[in-house]
Amino acid sequence: MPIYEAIYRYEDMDEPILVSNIEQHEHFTNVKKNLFCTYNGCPSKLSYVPRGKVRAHFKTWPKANHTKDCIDFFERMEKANKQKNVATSTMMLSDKHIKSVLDNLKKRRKEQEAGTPPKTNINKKPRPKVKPNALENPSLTIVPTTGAGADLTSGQNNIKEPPVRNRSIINLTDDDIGTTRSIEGYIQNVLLEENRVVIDIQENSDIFKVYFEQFFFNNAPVNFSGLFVTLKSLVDKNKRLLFSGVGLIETRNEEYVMLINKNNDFYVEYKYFTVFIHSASI
DNA sequence: TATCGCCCCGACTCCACGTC
DNA sequence: GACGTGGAGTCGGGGCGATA
Repeated sequence: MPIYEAIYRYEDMDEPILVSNIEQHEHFTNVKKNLFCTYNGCPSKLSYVPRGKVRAHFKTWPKANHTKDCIDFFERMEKANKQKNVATSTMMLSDKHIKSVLDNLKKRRKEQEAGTPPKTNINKKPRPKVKPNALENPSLTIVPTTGAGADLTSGQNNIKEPPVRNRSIINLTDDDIGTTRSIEGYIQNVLLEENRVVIDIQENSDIFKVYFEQFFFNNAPVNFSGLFVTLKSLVDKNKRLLFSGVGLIETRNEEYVMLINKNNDFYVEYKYFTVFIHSASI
């Protein structure tokens, strides 16, 4: 069963931690390295698994088994064989798909602010059974991209567009490098250069850089850079503006960053950038 | 070891509504 | 009427622990 409570143990100090508030902890980076089972006498170390394919939870550290009387004790088992990955291709995401990703961010934030409980589907269909002696199922991994040089275009070969995972700034990992993710955060600073803009966005106490570079401006409408000047002036006036974007995750100066390639790949205050700047200028 | 069942996210579809 | 947008609901994929 997933674990939602843990003990943060550091320098003879024990602090209870809930999965719902760990990311708000002022020492989050250190906390997630020093998590232990809450059951009295159980020394099992835990790791934090951020929300991704499944909701956020704590899981038992590899080979750090729980004591047999612990409520979280389980016998370890080998994992089933996964699908065999025979090839990897990149697919250019359509504007429609990117808009859907951005709109889902908006929808989720509204649900969180309203305190809406997660949905459960009581009429869900059972998972189809695998036939005995079925042949191995080779799979093609499709990596979503917004940049140039994609192997596939949206809808090509009737292949569904690949999922764009949402990541919080503090939970990016090396697995995210080279693929497309969605990110949200409040704009802290706008750096304007020749054919280059860098936006600092903040989530809790963490800062994350979003880059708009030559490729972006080559494909953007004429004088698009002027919109960033307006954005900077709004941010400099302490306007609290929410940025949400879909872009390529890279590392620069040993930090994770996002590269935005198209002008429709990001929102400010849940509006397309041009729409937001136009409404803010009225 | 192979598969099941639960759970959740993201893609997709449909429909209502507003604007031009 | 055409088009764009927003919201609700459905469907499918896949991670993970449980189980035969």
